[in-house]
Amino acid sequence: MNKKRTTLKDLAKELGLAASTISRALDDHTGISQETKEKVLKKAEELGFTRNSIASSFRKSKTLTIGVIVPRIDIHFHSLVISGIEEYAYKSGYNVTIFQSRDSIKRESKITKILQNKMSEGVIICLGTETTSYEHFEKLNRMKIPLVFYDRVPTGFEANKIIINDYESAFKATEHLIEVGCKRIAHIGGSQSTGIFKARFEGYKAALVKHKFPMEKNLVHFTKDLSYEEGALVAKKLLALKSRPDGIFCSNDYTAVSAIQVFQKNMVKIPQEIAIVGFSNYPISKIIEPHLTTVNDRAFEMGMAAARLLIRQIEEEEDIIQTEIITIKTELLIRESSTR
Amino acid sequence: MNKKRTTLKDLAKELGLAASTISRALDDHTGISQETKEKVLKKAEELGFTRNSIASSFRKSKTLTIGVIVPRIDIHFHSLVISGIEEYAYKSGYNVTIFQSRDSIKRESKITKILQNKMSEGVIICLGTETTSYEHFEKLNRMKIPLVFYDRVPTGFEANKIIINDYESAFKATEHLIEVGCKRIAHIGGSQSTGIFKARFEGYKAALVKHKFPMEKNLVHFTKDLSYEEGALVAKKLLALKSRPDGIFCSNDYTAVSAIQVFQKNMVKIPQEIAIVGFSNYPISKIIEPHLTTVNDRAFEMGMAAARLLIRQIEEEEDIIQTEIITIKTELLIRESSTR
DNA sequence: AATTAATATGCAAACGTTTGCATAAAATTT
DNA sequence: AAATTTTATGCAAACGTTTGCATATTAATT
Repeated sequence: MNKKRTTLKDLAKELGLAASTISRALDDHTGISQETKEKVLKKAEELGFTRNSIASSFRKSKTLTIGVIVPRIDIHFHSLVISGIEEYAYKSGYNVTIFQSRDSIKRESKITKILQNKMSEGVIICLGTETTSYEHFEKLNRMKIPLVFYDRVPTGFEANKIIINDYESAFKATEHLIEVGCKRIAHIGGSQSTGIFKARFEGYKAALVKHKFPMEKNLVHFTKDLSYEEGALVAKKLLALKSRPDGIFCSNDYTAVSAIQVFQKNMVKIPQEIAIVGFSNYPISKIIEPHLTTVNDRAFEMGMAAARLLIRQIEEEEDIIQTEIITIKTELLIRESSTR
Repeated sequence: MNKKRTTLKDLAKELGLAASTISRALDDHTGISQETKEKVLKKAEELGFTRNSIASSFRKSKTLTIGVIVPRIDIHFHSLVISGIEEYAYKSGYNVTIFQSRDSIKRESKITKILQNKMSEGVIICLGTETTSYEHFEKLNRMKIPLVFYDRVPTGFEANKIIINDYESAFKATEHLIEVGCKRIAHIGGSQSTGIFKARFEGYKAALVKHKFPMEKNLVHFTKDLSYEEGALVAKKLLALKSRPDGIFCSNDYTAVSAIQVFQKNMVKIPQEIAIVGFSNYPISKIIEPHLTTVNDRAFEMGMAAARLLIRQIEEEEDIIQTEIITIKTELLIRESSTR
């Protein structure tokens, strides 16, 4: 019975050639005659031969595989990034192995060990919330395995990073509210210990400063994880104020959506009485009524950029250790929630 | 310089033992003394040795890797399934390599070749829309690589399948509308050439029959891909009817949500005047007002089940070729859109 | 004390490819 | 015709593990 798959040697025996010749013929090496190449190709087709890439990887110490570590795959942002990574990697002949850290530093660390053993040629990472030390990544660094971080990137750790300009995006979003005539703009922010949410708050502040608006303490609220529920709580607080805001810049779309709903239930008209801007362009932003003005963070493009950078570093000849920080352009998608 | 990573042989030399002994010690083999095991473990730690799993895979012809082919990763349903797959695989010591077919049969076919060469030990697949012949999968079958299909599964091709009972779920959803008092129930369906959408329509019909409701042709509308936009179009048609329906069973949540919005804009009260039920439990179903009653298709559990079945088949001793079809239980999540 | 059984370790081949170097044959130059 | 270059192919080692079998040592049984 045909127990085993055909190998180079089988092909060689069939054709009366050496295995090395077959290997080179399949690689379209110069130095192998056209005639032989054709014979080999034909026979390979006939016997259904395909290279055992594990053996090849082993011999060449090249796996053509990159690893991706994300907190969770089922978060839309990450699934978009992964989609971008897969797309670029596929076209470059690389495979993508995915891992979820589920925000556990322990699991994240174990995954880096697996990737090391499996000889991943590079790794793309979005840090979990628990991660504040980077020893496990330094280990990969020492093994000369290129790393690219995106979104939640390490601070105080030199590394390749793909980010968006959160500060500027927030600045523009807030300025947009000012431009449509808002006079008192509130902010629903995320945890200030997370870089990106801090930057969004700073951008918001800067826009107020530029336009000489006062910063009103009771218009700024930080949430733990920008959840739908927290957004509703904050919205209720804003609603209860003697003098309500007439615009809100939210650090994500979930809180923006729940705010819209809270106000609507209380007969506050959006955008007439309060204009709202979100962040991230979640699918829901195009569905909620009124459609939500939001910042398109171009997750797919982030993924593509991360893969491109990583693969470039993998294939680079010289290993002058260098890191790159790439900022992806965002765009403000103006929709009805802020159009007057 | 420490150019290369430490190998078993390095360890062996350091300890004055044979490589085989080291290998066995690290495997916690019986037949290696406790003393030696400890020595080896300590030295391994000291030199930062970890097995080269490529070499191991090569020697053992076991890669501990499974492949996943989905049309697109950024569709929420698939990202949830993948999340389930990764979760189960991780706990079983397997890695997950993902590929997007982007609904191209050509790409799907090329991916199967890659998986074959890379010695994936099994593959989980959701078919692309173009796929109607299964030769590329038969090839994997012949190589004894176990396959598990989910959601969009092949017809007329014996294979492992993870599905939900679309017929029964739709039946129950429709019956629920009847129970809350709906007398004339419409249906927004998907392409009837796709098995799952056909089954949902059949389930809807069966519930009407059971309760002796007439099937009204103008209350049933099929869309091309159950998009948000198509849902709105159908809703407008239903709205224009001289005698409107008082309940709608939609084959997914997007159409259900857009129907809700169309009716609300036209001052039709949901659920009082029209009760609505969707399908799939998308995140938006918990956000839209009123919250949408929908069928939880348990995507995460489908992923877990797919991985469990696949890994069982990979590890099974006997290769009596057999296929399994596993049906995942759905549940009807009753929310405000159908509560009177 | 001699035999047997149990325990611990080593030897060497194998997995399928790739690659530097050698060699043989053909083509070109002297 | 001899020497040189070019072209095409083969040889054999190597990559790092694993594993069946052999062997050496110690312990247990007669």
